[in-house]
Amino acid sequence: MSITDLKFEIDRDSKTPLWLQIRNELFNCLYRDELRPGQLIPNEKTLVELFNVSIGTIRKAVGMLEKEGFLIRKQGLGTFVFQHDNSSFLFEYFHFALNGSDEKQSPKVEFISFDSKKATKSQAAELGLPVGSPVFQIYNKLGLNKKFYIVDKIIIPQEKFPGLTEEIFKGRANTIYNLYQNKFNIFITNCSEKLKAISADEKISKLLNIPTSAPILKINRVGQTYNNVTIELRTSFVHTSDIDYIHSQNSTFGESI
Amino acid sequence: MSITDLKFEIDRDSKTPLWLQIRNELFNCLYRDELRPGQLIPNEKTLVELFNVSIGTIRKAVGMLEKEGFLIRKQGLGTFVFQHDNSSFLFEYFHFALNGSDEKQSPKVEFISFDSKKATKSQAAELGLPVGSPVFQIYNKLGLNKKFYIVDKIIIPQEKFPGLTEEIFKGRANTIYNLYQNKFNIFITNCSEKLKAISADEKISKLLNIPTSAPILKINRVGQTYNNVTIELRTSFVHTSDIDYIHSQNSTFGESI
DNA sequence: TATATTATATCATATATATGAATTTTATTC
DNA sequence: GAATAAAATTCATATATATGATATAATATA
Repeated sequence: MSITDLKFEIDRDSKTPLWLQIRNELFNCLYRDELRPGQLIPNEKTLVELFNVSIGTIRKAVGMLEKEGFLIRKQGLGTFVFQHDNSSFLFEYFHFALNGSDEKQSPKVEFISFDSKKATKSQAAELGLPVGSPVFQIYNKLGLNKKFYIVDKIIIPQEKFPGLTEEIFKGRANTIYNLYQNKFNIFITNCSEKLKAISADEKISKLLNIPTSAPILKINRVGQTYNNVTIELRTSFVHTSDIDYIHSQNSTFGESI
Repeated sequence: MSITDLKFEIDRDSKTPLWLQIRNELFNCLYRDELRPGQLIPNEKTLVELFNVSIGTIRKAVGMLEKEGFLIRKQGLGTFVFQHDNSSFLFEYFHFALNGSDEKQSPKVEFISFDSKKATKSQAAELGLPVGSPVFQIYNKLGLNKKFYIVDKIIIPQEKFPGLTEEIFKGRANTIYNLYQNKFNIFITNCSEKLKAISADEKISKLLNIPTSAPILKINRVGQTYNNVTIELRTSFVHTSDIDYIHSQNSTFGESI
C-alpha cells in the first residue's frame, strides 16, 4: 500500500489550520510505518494533488516535520524520512568531548554483556509493563582516545524486540537506534536525560579502572518513540576526569512566549 | 534614530536569499541595539516598504529570527524583541528538577558574596582579556523546596559592567540576565555548559551542608552575546541527591545533513 | 568508452493577493 | 461612567504562480 493510494480527509472548516492537519496526517503515516525510514516521500506536486491544497500549504506542513526532525529535505533530490545513523548519533545523542575540546568525536564501543532479565519495579513502571516482565539487559563500554570512560547499561522490553539475540546486537553494522529502527521497526523520537553525581561502586570502578567511590556521572536516559511510548532505559556511568558532558543552547524558545 | 529612518541595502543579485539578507539586517539592528529588548518592531507592512520586498519574504526573515529566539510574534499585537525574564530563565537556563519530577520550578536565590578580583589565567583566556584584568566574582546559593542544592560562582569582566555594585546586583528585581540586558545593554544569546562529577571541597560542603568529598556536579557555563563574545563564566556546584540535572531533546536536527 | 552537454525532476525563493483570527482602540449606547 | 458594539491594527493562513538552484538521468560528442 503506497501512500499515494491513501485517501486523506482534510477539514477546511476545522479551526486547526490546513498545514497542521496535513502535518498530522503525514506524521501518522510515519507512525503507522506507511512511510519508512530512509524512504523518499512523494514530491510536493503529488502532495498538492493528494491533499488538494496549494503548494505553500504543503511546504509549511513538510517544513514543520523537517524542523521536528522526522523528514529531511534535499534540494533537487526530494524529501526523505529521517533515519538514525552514526552521524546523527554523534550529532544528537552523544554528549561528550575531551577536556578543552568543543568538538565531539565518535566513541569506540565495546560490548560487555547481553542478558535476559526480569524488569525491576521501577523499570517496569517506566516501561509501562508488569513487574517481572522479561527485558534485555545490555552492557557496553564507550571510549575516546584509546581509553574507556563510559559504561552503558541498556534495558529494553523483550516483547518489543522479538528475536533479538546477543549475536544480532553485536553484529549490527550501525548504531543501536538504527538497529531498533531497521530490525524492529522502532523509531526513537525523543530522549530525556537526568544527571547526578555519585560514587562509583565496585563493578563500575573495575570496568573503568578507577578507584572505588571515585565521583562519577550517572545519567538516566529514557528513550521514547511516537506518542511518548517508552522503549529504552539507558543508564550511563561516566568517569569525567578527562571528558566533559556538554550541553549547548541558544535562547531559542520553540513556540512558547 | 528609529529603525524606520534607516536605509537598508538589499542586493537582489546576491546569491544569499533576500529573506536571509533581511534577517541579517534585522539581526544587526538587534546587535547594534537599534531594536531594544521588549520593543515592538515595525509591522509587516512597514517592513515591506522598508525593504521593498513582498510580505512573504519579510515573514520568512522574521520567522527565522523568531525561531532563533530573538523575536517574539504575537498575533493581533505585533512582533517584539525578546527579553530575558523569570519565565525564560526557568524555561531555558535552569536545568534542575526534584527527584522523580519532570516539572521545573523556580528556585529561591540567596546572595552570598560580591567581590572585585583579578582574572586568573584561564578566566582571562576565556573572557578574551589580559591576565589580571579586573573581574567581579559573585557567589549565590540556589534552592528548591526549602533546601539549598546549588552554589553558583559568577565571573564577569568589570569593563563590560561599569558601575556595577553589590547593591545594584542584590537589588535587581528580575533575573541576572535581565540585569545584564537592562542596565548594561548586554544580551546573552547563547550558553554552553560542561559538566563533570567531582568531590566537594571544604568551602562547597560547608555552603551546602554536605560531607566533604561528597560527589557533586560541577558545571562550567560560558555565556556569550552576539558574535560569540564571551560575557560570563559561571560555575555551578550541585548536590544532586535530591535533584536532577535534566536535559531533554527530540530528534530535531536544525539545518544539518 | 569516457567526457561533456542537455534535459528533467525536485525543492527553494519570491511575488501578489485575499481572507481569517486575535488584540487593542474607538465609538456608541444605556 | 460602565458596558457593549464596531472599527482598526497586526499577524496567520491560504492560493496561485513564476523563476532559480541543485542533483540526477539521458544524450550527444570526441
